[in-house]
Amino acid sequence: MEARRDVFQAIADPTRRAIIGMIAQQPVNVNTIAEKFDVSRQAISLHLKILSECGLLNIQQQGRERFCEARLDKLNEVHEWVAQYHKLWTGRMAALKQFVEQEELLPKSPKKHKKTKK
Amino acid sequence: MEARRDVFQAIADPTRRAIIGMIAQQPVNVNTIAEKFDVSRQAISLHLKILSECGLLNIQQQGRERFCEARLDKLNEVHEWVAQYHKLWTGRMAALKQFVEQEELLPKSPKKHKKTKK
DNA sequence: TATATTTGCAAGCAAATGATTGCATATTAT
DNA sequence: ATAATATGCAATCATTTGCTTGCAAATATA
Repeated sequence: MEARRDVFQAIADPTRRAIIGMIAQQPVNVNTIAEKFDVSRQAISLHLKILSECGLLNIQQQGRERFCEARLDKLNEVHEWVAQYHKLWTGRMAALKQFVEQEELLPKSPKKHKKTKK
Repeated sequence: MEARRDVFQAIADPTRRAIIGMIAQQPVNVNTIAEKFDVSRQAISLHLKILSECGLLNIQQQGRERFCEARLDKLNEVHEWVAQYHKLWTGRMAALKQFVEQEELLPKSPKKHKKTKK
């Protein structure tokens, strides 16, 4: 269990995404997190370790408890990767929409063009 | 190989992200994609299958070639998931920045407060 | 038609993943 | 001091992943 360890890998697991959602607002201790899932505490512990290893969460010890705090800024890498494509496709959609509207509004547009073949 | 098959899982693999980047602008056929990587064509073929299965790419047969076209809109799920947290953390940063600036500008701000303990 | 090209499918494999159970350790409450 | 609580670590295990190689099918070219 010592392989690729990056943010994309980390958020690929639904349990880990749920954990992030659970601690996004405020730090939560390990057991409280574990109780919300129906897998063993150890399994959650491993997920926390993975999240921690790729910087997505900080752990603050407080007495015998450990509070997990989300480091949302570490999602930046993902955000940027997706955002570039998001921009690309929304840009295309906008262009398409504009094109369609323009076609529709042209008073004498030769509709036959729609059927231009091959 | 019949398990979880979602977009998050799909983009977890760096090769698959690279493939998406390669076909984001225009469709590319399978062999051309495969040539860009130093793994076997079969390995790429499997990645394409995975991407296709979760809707991230369409395949259009053209003669004996198959062109892979990116379906960037399918990244929406990821975009939305990340965007909510992006908003959260940038919001916090903005608030923090504002707070700091306000502190600095207050003529008679009691600086001791910085040291408020525990 | 014979041959080359493009691609998929299947079998086999090592490594990674996600989970479990049992035991150890530190801290807090009795 | 003793018991209870919170948590980590290690061993183990079934699946999944990513890859490879070999073979088959469809299409294009000589």
